[in-house]
Amino acid sequence: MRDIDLERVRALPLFRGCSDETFRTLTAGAFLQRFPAGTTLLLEGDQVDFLYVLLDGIVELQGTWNDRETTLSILRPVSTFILAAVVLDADGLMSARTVERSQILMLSGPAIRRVMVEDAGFAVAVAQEMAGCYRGLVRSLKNQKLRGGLERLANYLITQNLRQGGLNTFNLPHDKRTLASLLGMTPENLSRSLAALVDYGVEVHGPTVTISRPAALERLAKPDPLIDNHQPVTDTPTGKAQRERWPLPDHPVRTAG
Amino acid sequence: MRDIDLERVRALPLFRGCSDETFRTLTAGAFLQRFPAGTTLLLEGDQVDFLYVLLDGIVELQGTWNDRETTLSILRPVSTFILAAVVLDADGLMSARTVERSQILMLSGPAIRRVMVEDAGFAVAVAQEMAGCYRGLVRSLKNQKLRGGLERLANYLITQNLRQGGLNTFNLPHDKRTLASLLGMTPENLSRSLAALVDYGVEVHGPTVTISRPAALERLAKPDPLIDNHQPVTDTPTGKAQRERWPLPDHPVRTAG
DNA sequence: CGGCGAATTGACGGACGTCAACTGCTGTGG
DNA sequence: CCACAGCAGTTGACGTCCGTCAATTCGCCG
Repeated sequence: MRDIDLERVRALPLFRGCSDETFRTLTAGAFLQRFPAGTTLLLEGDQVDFLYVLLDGIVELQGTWNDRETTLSILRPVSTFILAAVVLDADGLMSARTVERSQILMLSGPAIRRVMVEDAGFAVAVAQEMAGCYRGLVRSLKNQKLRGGLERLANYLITQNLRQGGLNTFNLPHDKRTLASLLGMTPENLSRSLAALVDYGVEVHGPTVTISRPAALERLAKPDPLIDNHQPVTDTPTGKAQRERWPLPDHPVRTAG
Repeated sequence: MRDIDLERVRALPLFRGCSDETFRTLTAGAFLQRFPAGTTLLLEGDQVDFLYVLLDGIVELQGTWNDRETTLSILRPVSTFILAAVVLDADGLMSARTVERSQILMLSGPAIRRVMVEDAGFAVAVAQEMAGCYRGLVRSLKNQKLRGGLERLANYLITQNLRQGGLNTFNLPHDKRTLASLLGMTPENLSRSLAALVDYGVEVHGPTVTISRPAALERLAKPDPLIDNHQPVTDTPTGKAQRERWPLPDHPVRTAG
């Protein structure tokens, strides 16, 4: 495994505070692996043996019930996922699937649990990570229960715009089927909702979106700091507030359970 | 503060594993307080200074947006809440309101953060608690995104039935307005949905529900262990599986972030 | 050029929210 | 003891949002 990859992992909030020894212990027994697009890494209900760290590519977390399927989160590098199941040594509640060819680091679950009780700093980092993930889900649930489809879409566009520089023109980061599932609607309805947003100054050409009347869109969306994570992207932030202001977050949560 | 109350707190998963010294430190600077019904303990967006422990009564966690309001969780004793905000020293994302007159223990947030870095056992317990809360929310979000209102209600009834002994007759634990908000529907629609369940052998007289054809209801509800927490109530469970099998859980999560 | 999948559009029906009227219960005060 | 106010719950009518199915268009790659 390349040093540069190790350093990227070490820089994660989850590992930044732990001792060198802890970090060596965890990475010594780790697997670094590449998966093609469309690979199911983990099926919901499966026993979870590893903590996954996405180093390159895109991973989708999804839930299923009764032949329906929904996207709970879409992850980009560098992100960890299924921490909660690892901490509790429990079954996964979500499936994980690569959207693109991805490079993934797999850290032994038992090792993580063992190290937590020995390195309080690491245990605290895990608790903080889980707390951040929890709060991301609270936001998602409020978003889902309190807003209608059009409002969710409008807020999503505002969030993406801010994350991509606030220039009022940006690209949708996923194909529209996936985006629809993330927003909790059907692809057909996403099309119609995007069409409906022309009245609010939103133009869509393929994957590129331009917002010609930001104020009008905001009036519709009514973004709320208690639902939307609206931090503009800042480089290597430090200090207290940054614990929840991570680089490159994707809609509901960047790092996921 | 009475010893018996202290012991109830000590018995919580969150505090069971920590040292006596840690526990004394935390409870020394704590407030024990009674609140009348309908008191807002915490408004969403407020700075959170305490970890709350509900010892007696009922507390509702709710979220608001644009004059809409939704219930995210309803807590019964003994439960902790807003742990996530305390761990991250962040604003609360939900409001907390007493439904009945309640007795609540308030533990200093700074003390909790301080103690976490000194007592690895406690930090691990916090991480496990957060992981359990996270998984509760994943279930809620899947429940919300994947099921329709009637299906959510049917599964709620099945869950309540199991939690109250599986005798196919039980009482709704909250008034119907609150239940509707918890299930993500309007009170009117809850009425209609309950009426619709007659076809599946569900009879409702005031707060008491009887299920005359459990199999029919199950065929409609299609309960799923990856969404519904269907553990029947067991007394003082021990061992690994119990980490997520707590006494007296209420629908989505028992203990809440 | 042909073909495939993604995206769009239209038509339709069902689920759900809203408004309003009505019922039934409970506690209060005459 | 009864009348009545107040509130939770129910029921009905209606409109909107949203999912489904089907047909069509668009863009990309062979």
